[in-house]
Amino acid sequence: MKPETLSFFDKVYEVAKLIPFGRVTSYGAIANYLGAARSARMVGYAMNASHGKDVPAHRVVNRKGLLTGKHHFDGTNLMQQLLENEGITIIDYQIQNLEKVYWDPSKEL
DNA sequence: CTCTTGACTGAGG
DNA sequence: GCCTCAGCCAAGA
Repeated sequence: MKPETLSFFDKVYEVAKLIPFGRVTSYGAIANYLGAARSARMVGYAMNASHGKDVPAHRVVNRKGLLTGKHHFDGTNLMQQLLENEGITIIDYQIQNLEKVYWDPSKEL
């Protein structure tokens, strides 16, 4: 692959697709894996453009495990529904047992 | 080239 | 533990 041809967004998508079923990760973790630890905002920005892609954006949350991006989904609780469908417990858009479902690409890969 | 926009994060009060 | 502030950096206009 020629990363030069892939924009920062594209790299984010590739990593997001690698997130295992029933797991979640944070924007900062993805950014860190891409070598841009301080570009966590860019990851979120990229997810904003992830619509139409095969990117499981619902598995990406902020470092607190809070579904900050839920507002960008169609329904009001769609994002939460998708995660709960994967066996993740969520209360008020806050992921429970975060440490158990957390997936760090820089450590797992 | 310059300016604005963010689905973020860490530090400080 | 919660709230606020500032730094961060890529993409689009």
